[in-house]
This record gives sequence, C-alpha cells and structure tokens, in this order.
Amino acid sequence: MQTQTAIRSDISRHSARNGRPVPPPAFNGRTEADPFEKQMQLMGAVMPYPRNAEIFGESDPAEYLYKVVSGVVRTYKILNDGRRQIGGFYLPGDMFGLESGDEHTLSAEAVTDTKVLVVKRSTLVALAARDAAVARELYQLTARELRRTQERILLLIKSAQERVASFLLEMTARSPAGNAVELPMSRQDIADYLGLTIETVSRTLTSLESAATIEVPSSRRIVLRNRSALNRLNG
Amino acid sequence: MQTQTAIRSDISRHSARNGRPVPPPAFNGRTEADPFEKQMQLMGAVMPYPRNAEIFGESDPAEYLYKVVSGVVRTYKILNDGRRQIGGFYLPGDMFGLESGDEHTLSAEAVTDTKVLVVKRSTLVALAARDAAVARELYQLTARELRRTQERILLLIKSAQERVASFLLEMTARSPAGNAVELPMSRQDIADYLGLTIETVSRTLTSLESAATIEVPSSRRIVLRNRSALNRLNG
DNA sequence: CGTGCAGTTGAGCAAATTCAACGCTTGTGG
DNA sequence: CCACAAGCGTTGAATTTGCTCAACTGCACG
Repeated sequence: MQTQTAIRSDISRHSARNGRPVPPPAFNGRTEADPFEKQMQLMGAVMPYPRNAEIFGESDPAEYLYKVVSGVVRTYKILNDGRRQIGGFYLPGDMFGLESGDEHTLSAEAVTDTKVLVVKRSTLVALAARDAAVARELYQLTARELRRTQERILLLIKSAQERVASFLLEMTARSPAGNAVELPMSRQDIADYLGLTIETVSRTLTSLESAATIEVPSSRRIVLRNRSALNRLNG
Repeated sequence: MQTQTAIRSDISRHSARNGRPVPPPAFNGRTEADPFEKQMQLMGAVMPYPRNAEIFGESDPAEYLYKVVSGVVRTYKILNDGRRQIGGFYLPGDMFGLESGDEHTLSAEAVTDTKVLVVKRSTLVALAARDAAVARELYQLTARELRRTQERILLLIKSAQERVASFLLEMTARSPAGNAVELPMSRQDIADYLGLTIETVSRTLTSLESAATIEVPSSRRIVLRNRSALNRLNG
C-alpha cells in the first residue's frame, strides 16, 4: 500500500474552459497525414486547455475522441482511498479517450497548456460503418493502446529502478530526439504513473545519476549517459 | 524485484497437440448466439488442448483468434530474468489473442484440458472489411480487453491483500454463481497474475480465512464468507 | 512406501514507504 | 525591492511490506 497523491489542491484553480470549438488550424501532430488524419481534422475542432484543466471526467459520457495537437495530457483514475493512478501520458500526435463503453473509465487532464483535436465519437463510428478503412484504423488504434497497456503491466511488477529506467527510455523514445528529455510532468505524476512514491522516484534518479547512468541538470531535464545500462534495467 | 516462476518444468511433458481441426460441435460459451458468434463458428474449428499445452507462443505470427469453448486458458510473458507475468485468464466464452500487430505479444497455454474455437484472423478481417457489424464487434472486443487491462493496472499498484481480494471477487463474478469459486489455476498462476509470490498469496489467503472473510475448504476451492469486507479491500 | 508436487508456514532480510525536515525556486504583497 | 509563503524536489531515519530461503505437511501416483 502506498499513499501517492491524495487530492490535489491546484486542480480547481484552473477550471476547465469549455470554450467554443474553433476551426481546425494547421495540424502539426507527429503522425503522417493519412486519410484517417484528414477525416479527423475535418470533423473535429481544436480546443485549448490550460495547465491542469480537466478534459473529461471519469464518468462523463464518452462522447468524443481526442488527439493531442500540442502539449501533454495525462489520464488517471482516483482510487477510493485517495491514491491516483495515471493511465498514460499523451504527447502530440497521440490519441486518447479510446475506452469502450458509454462512459470514460479514466479522467483526462492537461499536464501543460495543451491544444487538443476533439472529434465526436458518433461521427467517427458512423463513418466507420461506411468506410472499412476508417473502421480498421479505429480498431488498430485501440489494439495499439491495448498493447501499450499490456506493457505497462510488465512495468508494474518490476523494481523501482527498473520502472524508472523504463520510464526514461519510453519518454526518450517518444520525445523529439537525442539523449536528452524534457519531462513535462512533475515527480508526483511520474510516481503515480509508475506506482511508486515521489521519494522513491527522486532517490532512484539520484542513484542513477551517481552511477553515471543519467544526468539531471535541472529537475525536469534528464540526459541519458549510459543507455545500455538503462536497457539492462529495462528487463 | 521478485522471483516468481523461473522456467516451469512440467510444460514439456505435454507438448502441444497439433491435432486436425474438427467440425465445430454444439457451442456452449456464455455469450448469446449473435450473428458474430455464428460467423465465428462457421469459419472456425474447435481444437482440444491438454493441460499446460501451448496454444501459441510469444512471437508466433498472430494468425488466429481464439475463443474458449471449455476449460481455462492463461496468457503470459516471460521476462528476461525468468519471471513470468500472466496477462489474463480466459474462461468459456472469452476471446483471446486479440493483440494488434503481426506477432503475438504474449504466449497462451491451457490451464486445464481445454477446447478452443480457432478462427483465422485474416478471414475475420476480410469479413470485417465487408460487414460493418463484424468490424464493430471486433473493435468492441478489443476495447473491452483494453478496459480489463486498465483495471489490472489498478490492481497492481495495490497491497497484497487488496490484490488477492480483487482476484477472488473477479473470479467469483466470472464464475457460474454463488459465493464459492473453484479456482482452476495453481497458486503459482495466481501469484504470477497478481505480481506476488506464492508464499504471499498463500499467507494472504490464510489471513483472510482467519479473519472469517473467506473459507478455504480445499486449496482450489474458496468460499466467500464476507463479501463486503472483500469489497472494502477491493479499493 | 517412497518420490514428487503443491501448498503452507516460519525467520530473517531487502526494498520501498512513511514521516519529517530542509533547500530551492517562484510568485505575491507590502 | 525585500520578505515571506507556497510548491516542488531532495534527503534522512524509522517502519512496514513483501520477498527469500528453508523446512515441513498433505496428497497423488507409481
């Protein structure tokens, strides 16, 4: 049992701006502009969310699908004892809100100021019914999400060192390039993602640093010094 | 870090019988016979697998989809340090082998003597391209599996007591009825499913028993005596 | 009746958490 | 411009949890 985040105090400071959909601007996600992409953009609207704003809540009707245009999003669930488990971080180009059913099983918040492409699910589903390519894409997206989730499970049975190492490798792989990552999320976010406490995350990072595996020039910035050591930890 | 199963000795005793497909017999899964069901049965063949036989391996081409007709199946992955993580248990009526991509990410084995309906994935995908209802079904199945996997993640951040309690509740909910469950799997299987050791599982069960929350008349049989206590633990 | 396997139990230990204190940065108000 | 509060991150010490190693029981099978 661990404590993790209880109820976070800064959420309500920025309440979700339910602004009006604006016309989709130039899209700069990371995936190529395939037909599915284009459909999404035509059907959807880009919405801005300030840092820590809620994008949807745990039991909201799952009316929309979302794609990150810029910024970073986290999905999470609060357990009844107050702990928080983060389901995933979504970077530009990633889609989220794919759970089945009529209601979301997770909540979603903006980690940083974020722009999100929002598409009505029913529109997409209707389109999928007519266009097999769209249906296939929808299926693939979900299957990929499933695969990622299964990998998370493997993560969660490992030691703290292994979890942190895997996390760093994952984030580096998903970030622009090179051996350096700018982590957009707090230690608490990382801890709640990995199922650890902030203290353990912090300690693990310092221990990796003193082993010359990584460098931590500033708390949000990490440089990978010895990638093979990390890979060895990765299991 | 934990040890869990290293390499299990009894696997090779029963090698996978690659028997010839037999005509689908009367289907007795738990889901209703919708059109999708019927398609599956028409396209597929029921294959028998003896206890502990491998149904598919981790890097096998993901050529088929599977549905449990009778018996129980486990999917799992072996980590490079020898530990085993069980991805899930599949009871009659459940489908497995849904991961995306060309290769399976998990292996699958029969927990008990099992009959499995096997359907060529390409056949189903081709059908999905023509029939939107099938496509939708395929999507729904995957989305449901995703949801279940997300719930597993919540399980894995909890304490040993909570994990075992959740497991018992899950199995009871999925089993025929009543407050009693016949667990088809070994303690090792349970441990590798919950990310614990067999000792911890065993101790937790005895502790639940001495708290009068459950009864364990025989090691594979569990009676739930105080469901609300279990639910309280469930988080 | 002995062997092997599955499960339980116990004692010691290692890892991660809890509780607590402290430093650093940032933002705010006087 | 400075003082100070608040948030974030790090570090230390004590504690708890679950793991490791080991012994032992019950049971099935030859």
